[in-house]
Amino acid sequence: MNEVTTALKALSEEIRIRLLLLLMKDEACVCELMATFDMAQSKLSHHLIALRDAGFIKDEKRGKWNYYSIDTKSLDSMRKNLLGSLSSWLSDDSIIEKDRATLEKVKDRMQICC
Amino acid sequence: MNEVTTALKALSEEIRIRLLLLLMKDEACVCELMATFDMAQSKLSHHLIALRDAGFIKDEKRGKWNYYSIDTKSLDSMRKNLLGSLSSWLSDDSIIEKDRATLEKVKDRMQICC
DNA sequence: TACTCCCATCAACATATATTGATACGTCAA
DNA sequence: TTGACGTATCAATATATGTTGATGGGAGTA
Repeated sequence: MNEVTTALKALSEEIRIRLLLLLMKDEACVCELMATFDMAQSKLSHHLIALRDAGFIKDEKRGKWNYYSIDTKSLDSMRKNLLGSLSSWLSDDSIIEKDRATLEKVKDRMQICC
Repeated sequence: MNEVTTALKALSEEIRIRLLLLLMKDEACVCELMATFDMAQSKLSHHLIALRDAGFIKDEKRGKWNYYSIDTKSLDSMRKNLLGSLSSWLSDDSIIEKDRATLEKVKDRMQICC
């Protein structure tokens, strides 16, 4: 019960759902996501940490950067199921598509991140 | 996107998940649920209405009572999927089992509801 | 070492959401 | 029609959650 409410609570904000959908495609560091969402660093960091604490993503420090990604290996079946569902409900969503396009542009522009 | 966040926000509270799991088995009126959860009427009503507004349940007034139930017919596939998942994750959950047992007792006791 | 960058964390604040008790409305039974 | 009951709704409050700007620490570079 507790696991379920923890997971669902983490998904109760649009921005976090959008972050997950992005990270399903590819890892990203905080500054890339900041640029993608045009969002303050602190705010973004909070949401990423919320997703991490809820067991959906992991972070990995490499040099100065902290990369967030979906930890496919250690995902339990509930979370895997939720992510799969989100993906199927939203893959064609216009907001999600735009996020993906923006992140791609950002990654191009920030070759030497960030 | 909006539909998804609306649905997930409605599921971000434990009490609402428990209500849904109960209603998956059978309809119930507010006073039966009050007795089951030992919860104030107003509080319960708010949560039921939240679930209704999020498209998970419907209500039907019969006499003095208002019966809430899952509107299987009009559920979209996303909500159907979510309910199915909840059920598979939680059917054996001890809290859920207890809720069901309590509701059953309440229904027995309150033959002439309520 | 000193400086810069990336980011987490903190504390203050703002906003959203839930809780509570009171009230009002519809329905039923007397 | 009066009164009791079941419930939604309202307004006030409490609590949780998100936001913001400032700070500091680790990592890299010079």
